[in-house]
Amino acid sequence: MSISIRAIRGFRDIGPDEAYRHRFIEDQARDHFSLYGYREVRLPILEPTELFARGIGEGTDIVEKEMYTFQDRNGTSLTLRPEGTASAMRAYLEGGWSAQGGIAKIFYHGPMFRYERPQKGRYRQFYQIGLEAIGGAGPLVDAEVITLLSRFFNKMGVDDVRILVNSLGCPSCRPVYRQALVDFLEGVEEDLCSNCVRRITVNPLRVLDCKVPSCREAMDGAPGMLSFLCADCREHFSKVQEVLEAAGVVSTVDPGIVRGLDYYSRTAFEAVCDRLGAQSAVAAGGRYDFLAAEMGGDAPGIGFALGVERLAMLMDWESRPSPSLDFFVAAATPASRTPVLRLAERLRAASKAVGIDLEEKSLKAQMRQAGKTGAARVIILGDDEMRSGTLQIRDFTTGNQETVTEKEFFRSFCGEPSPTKGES
RNA sequence: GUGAGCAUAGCUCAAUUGGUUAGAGCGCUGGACUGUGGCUCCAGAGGUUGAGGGUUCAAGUCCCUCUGUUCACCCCA
Repeated sequence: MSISIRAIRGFRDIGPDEAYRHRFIEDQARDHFSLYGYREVRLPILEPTELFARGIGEGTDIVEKEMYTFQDRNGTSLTLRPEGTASAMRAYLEGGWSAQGGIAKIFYHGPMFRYERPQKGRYRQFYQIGLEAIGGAGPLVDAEVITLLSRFFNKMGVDDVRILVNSLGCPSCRPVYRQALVDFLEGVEEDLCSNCVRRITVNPLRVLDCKVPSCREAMDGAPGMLSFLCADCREHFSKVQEVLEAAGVVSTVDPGIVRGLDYYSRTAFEAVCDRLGAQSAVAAGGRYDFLAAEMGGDAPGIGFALGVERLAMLMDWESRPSPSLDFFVAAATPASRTPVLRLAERLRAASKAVGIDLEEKSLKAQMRQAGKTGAARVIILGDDEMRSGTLQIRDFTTGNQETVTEKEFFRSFCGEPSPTKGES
């Protein structure tokens, strides 16, 4: 088609079927997270550019080339949020949420924006459900967050998601490891792809998860972060694993888990599924004990972000059809059009979902429409019925049709709790 | 930002070595059934072949440019 105005690249319209799926996921997440004491918050979509520049890190891809940044009418630089954690921390510090004592357990959902080339499972506006536990530094918090996430996938019926965990160390041990890694990489530089050679200076940790076979081979004897962890980090990580195991959460230690955002420390984790194509992560997160300091505060925290589109791609929706109408009221004759409206309104007042024809189509066309919209029953009203005060009730699942008086009908469907079934 | 593929009806796709009126399925509308869906049969509506230029007697088909889109790299949810 040649309509002249289209949605901009990477921005999509989410139609009724997909919106229903998003809504379903969000509702389930809300229920599930609240079982662990997390409460929903709503955060701005627009923030000062500085929040992300400092929080996420100046050298990261997100800040360098993926942000939607522009000036408002005052000339201040604003950015459409590329992720939620920085905002959550800002809100925590600004709103004094720590004053309530204990760990602030919050979650949120909504659109994020990144100026990337779209591909499967990746859009410029995409939806995340984020969860953060701010104010707790101990390994039990990490374990709870990962457990909650893992259980959520189970609950959504997605069983082939793997949980990968790693420890990134802290400011006292990570630099030591980084140096050791750089030393190693410089020794095998000729065997690395050109990309990885560049990474040695830009972000050496990234070489760890390069997919080029020759790089993997070259990385065979590379030092691992885990053997460089300081005593505190080592203990923290092993405690996390211990508790996860006790909770029955299956996870795999993967030294290749390297978060792209600067603020992560210690525990990092990822939920991946190989049915997603190249964008295999459906959720990812980690601990960010030094993020608050970038904003002039001080609070440890851990959290994750879940990609709603990606989770929706993994779920089996065949067995979860969208809800359909309870009734379709068809007008058999022109004179019954108005009575049909009245009847439909009466049913809707009793919280029944009711469809009617608004295009004055033939009865046959109305029946077809009713079948297509998936109505459970059709009520037919025409001259004969009006004369006798009855209705034709046709059950579309069985094909049976019966004549009942209007009184009877309302008694059984809108009076006492219906003995047939509670549909929706 | 880089690379490759694709672009034909509302949707999914056909169309011979370039060849005359661009087809089919699904969907839509109507009919067979003067007030009854799903199955079947019949009919109808629906296209500037993404846009622009070029080669040719002739272009959906070949060439160039642009735009869009998909997948991958990169990166990430």
